[in-house]
Amino acid sequence: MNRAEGPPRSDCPISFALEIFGDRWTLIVLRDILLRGRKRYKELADCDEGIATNVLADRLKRLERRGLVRKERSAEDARQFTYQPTEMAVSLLPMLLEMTVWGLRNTDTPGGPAFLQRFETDRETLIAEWQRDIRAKAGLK
Amino acid sequence: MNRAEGPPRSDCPISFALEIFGDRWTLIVLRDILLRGRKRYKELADCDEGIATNVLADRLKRLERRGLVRKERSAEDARQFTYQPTEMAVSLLPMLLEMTVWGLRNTDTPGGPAFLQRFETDRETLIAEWQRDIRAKAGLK
DNA sequence: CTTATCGCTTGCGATTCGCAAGTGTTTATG
DNA sequence: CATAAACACTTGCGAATCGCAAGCGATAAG
Repeated sequence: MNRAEGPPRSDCPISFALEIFGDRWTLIVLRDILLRGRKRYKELADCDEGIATNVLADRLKRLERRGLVRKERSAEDARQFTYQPTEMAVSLLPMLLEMTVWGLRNTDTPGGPAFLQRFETDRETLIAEWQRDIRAKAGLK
Repeated sequence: MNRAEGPPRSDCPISFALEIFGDRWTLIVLRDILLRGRKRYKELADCDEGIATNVLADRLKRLERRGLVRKERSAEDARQFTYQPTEMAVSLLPMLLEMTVWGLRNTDTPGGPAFLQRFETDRETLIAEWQRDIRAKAGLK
């Protein structure tokens, strides 16, 4: 189950980004890792959208090879692995939040307006704090 | 050639967004419409990445049904159609630009640093002006 | 020593993909 | 007016990818 590991389609940065996460699942996995603090395979496997285990395994491999995720054996339980975001993944947060904002503006999600309010007034701070938290939990810097 | 027109996978705004453009081509088409001012099928068909015509036709249909694109017969030439972005598409610009920024930061693209410089100092203005231009060309507002 | 848990891998049928060729409608040309 | 060209798709087809279910190997718990 592999695609798009060939030469880049063009030198456009959007195209480059899409070659990494231009599918229906990769950003769901990154959302769970970055925004929901999930680290283990099992935690990622029971995401709200119901990802298939083979697809999850494939996406994690791809993200690792692309340098967005770092895989480590768990210290306590040797059966488990942790998937930690790298700086490259943390730097995706602004885009992920803009996507969230767009989604919220075009649906009626409970809690949407409140988040939009906070985001519009405090964007820079919100992003900086969020990134700091993620880096801390991931043991970055 | 149709998928994901069923019920939403969850009520997450990111998941909602991915149901619309979570694939390798939809955002390429939107990039060409929004950022490169392309309107006609032929213009969109010869994008840098080489989209297949059936895929392009499918994505345009989907974007129209989802309300991101408005299809109209050309006034001058009745063989031609124009695909204009709606407000829902114009409001995607911040996300598209964040994606661009992320792509530029993680590749070495000529002209990248210059754009990043401008974006970081002038984000709000840049976006506002860009959106104004797009709306004007699309006959919005 | 047996069973349970975790992180995958495999098999399979269905969907989606890229590519090439063809179709219908409208415009330009002789 | 007849013919050819341009435009916007549509169709066919083989290959890749998908979701789903079941299985497998390694580690941990009882």
